[in-house]
Amino acid sequence: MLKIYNTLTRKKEEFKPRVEGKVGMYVCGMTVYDYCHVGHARVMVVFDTVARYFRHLDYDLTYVRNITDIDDKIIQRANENGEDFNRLTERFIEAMHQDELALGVLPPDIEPKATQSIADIVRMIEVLIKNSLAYVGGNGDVFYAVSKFKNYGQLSGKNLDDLQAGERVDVDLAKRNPLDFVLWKMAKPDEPSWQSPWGLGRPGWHIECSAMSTCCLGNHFDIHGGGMDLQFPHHENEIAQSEGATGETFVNLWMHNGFVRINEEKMSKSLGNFFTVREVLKQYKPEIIRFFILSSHYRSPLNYSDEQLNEAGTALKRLYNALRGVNVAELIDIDLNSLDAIVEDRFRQGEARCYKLDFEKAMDDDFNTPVALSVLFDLARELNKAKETDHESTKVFAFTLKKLASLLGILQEDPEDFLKSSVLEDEALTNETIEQSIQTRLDAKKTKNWVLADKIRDDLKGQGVILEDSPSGQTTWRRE
RNA sequence: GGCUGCGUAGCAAAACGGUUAUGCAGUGGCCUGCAAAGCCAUCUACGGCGGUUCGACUCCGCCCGCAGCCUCCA
Repeated sequence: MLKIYNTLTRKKEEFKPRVEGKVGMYVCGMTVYDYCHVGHARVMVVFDTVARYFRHLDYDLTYVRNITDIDDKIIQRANENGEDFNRLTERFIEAMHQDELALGVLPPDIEPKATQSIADIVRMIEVLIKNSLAYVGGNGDVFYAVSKFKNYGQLSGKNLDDLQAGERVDVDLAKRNPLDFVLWKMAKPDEPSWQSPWGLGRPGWHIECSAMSTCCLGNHFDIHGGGMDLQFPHHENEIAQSEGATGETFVNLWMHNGFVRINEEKMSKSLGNFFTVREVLKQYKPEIIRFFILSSHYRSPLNYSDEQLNEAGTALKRLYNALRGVNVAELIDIDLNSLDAIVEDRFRQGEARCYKLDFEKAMDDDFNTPVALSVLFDLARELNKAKETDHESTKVFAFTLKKLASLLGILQEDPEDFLKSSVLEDEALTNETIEQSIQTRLDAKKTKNWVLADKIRDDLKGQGVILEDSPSGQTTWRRE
C-alpha cells in the first residue's frame, strides 16, 4: 500500500487515485533564464523517481512538468545580455534537457510552456474576473483579490491576518489588498507582450501553472509537486486561481521536496551559493549525483559537499563491484515478476529474503529511497557471497539488484565501463597503457619478481588506478 | 513576530513503543606472495529536562539549538 505525505494535511496518506489505475501528476519546473543548479536537479530526480515507481506499480501515469519561459527575470536577463528573450529561453531549455539526460531523468509526458499557453491563461483570468475574484488595478494590471477566496492559506497553514503584508515588501498601490497578486501584467515599451482584453501584457508568475496544469490534467487531478519554497505563495495562489476559476477541488495531494543546502544554508540563486549541474558534472559522474540525491529522503534537507559526493561515489562503486563479472545480459529479457516465482519460492523455504518486497515496502512508505538503497546494499552483500559458490543464486541476485536499481534510475551502466571510466576528459592514463602495465606485472609475478610487481601496482595507484588480483591469476582494475 | 520542519553514533542517513538499519571510516579475523576487492565479527547513538507506559530514540509537554516560509527562488 503506497503512502504519500500530503502537505495539505501534513500527514502520510494512503494514495488513492481519482480514477482507478490512473495518476495525473504536475510538477513545477524551471524558470529558464540560467543553468540548472543542484536544487533543480533534486526536483527532477525526485519526481522522476516518483514517476518511475508509479509506473512500476502499473499506474497509467501522466506526468506533466512545465517550463516557465516568460517572467520578469527572463526579461531582465535578456536585456542584460542584449538578446531576444526567446533566444535566451531556448538556450536554457536545451541546457536543461542536457542536464536531465545526464542525470538519467526520463522526460515528462507533457512539457508545456507558458508562452504557448497564453490563450488558456487569458481565458482563466477572464473567468476569475467574472467570478469577482479578480479586478483591474489602478495601473491596468489584473490582480487576484485574495480576501475573496475563502480558503486562502490552506496549504501553507497561514491566515490572511497573520500575513502582515507590506512588512518586507513595498505595497503596490494599484492593489486593493497588499496580498493580492498579479494575474496579468501590462507591458512596458519594448517588453515581450501578448494581446489581451486588458491590453498588451504578459502573465503574472502563478497563473501559468494553474492554466497549464488544468489544461493538461483536468480541473481536478491527483498530485502536484515542487520545491518547498513554492508552497507559499506560488502553490497557494495556484489553488486560489484554479479553484476560483473552476469551482472544483484542484489537487488531492501536494508533494514538496526539501532543499539542497550548503553549509547548513539553503542553496539558492538569490544567495548565490549554488553549483550548477554542469559544474558538478565536471567533477563527478552523473550517476553519483543521482545516488547522492536519493541517499536522503526527498523531504529532508540535503547537504551538498565534496565529502558527501565522494561518499556517494564510493557507495555506488560497491554496488557496481558486486555486479561486476556477472553476466546480467543473458537474463535481461526476464522481467522482475517472472523472477518473483523463483525468489518467493526460496523465500517461503526460508532460504532468502524477498528483496523486492523489502524494496517496495520502503518505496511504498512515502518513497523512502534511503531505505530502498539499503535493501540494494543487503542484496549486494548476498550477491557477493553467492558469487563465490552458487551460480544460480548469483544470477538471481544480480538480476534483482539491477532491476530494483532501475526503479531508482541507477546501476544501469555496464559495471566494467563504470568502474574503468573517468570523468576527466583529458585522462592522461589510457586504458591501453594500463592494460600494458598489467601485462608487464603479470610477467613479473610469474617469475615471483614481487618488487617489480608491487612497484607497478603502486605506480598505477599513484595515478588513481587500483589493481585487483583474483585467485585465478587474472588481474582486474578500476579507477578510484 | 506568525507558521512549518528538524536535532540519531567519527561522518552521512533511515526505521521502529521492547529485537542488526544501511553506506563510509575504525578495530580484529578469513582470503592474498603482499595488496585490493570480498566475507565474518566488532566499537562509537538517539539535543536537555520532565511526563505517559511494565518498557521510549520512538508518544506528550517544556526548554535549548538549527533550518525554512511569511519577498523572487526547486
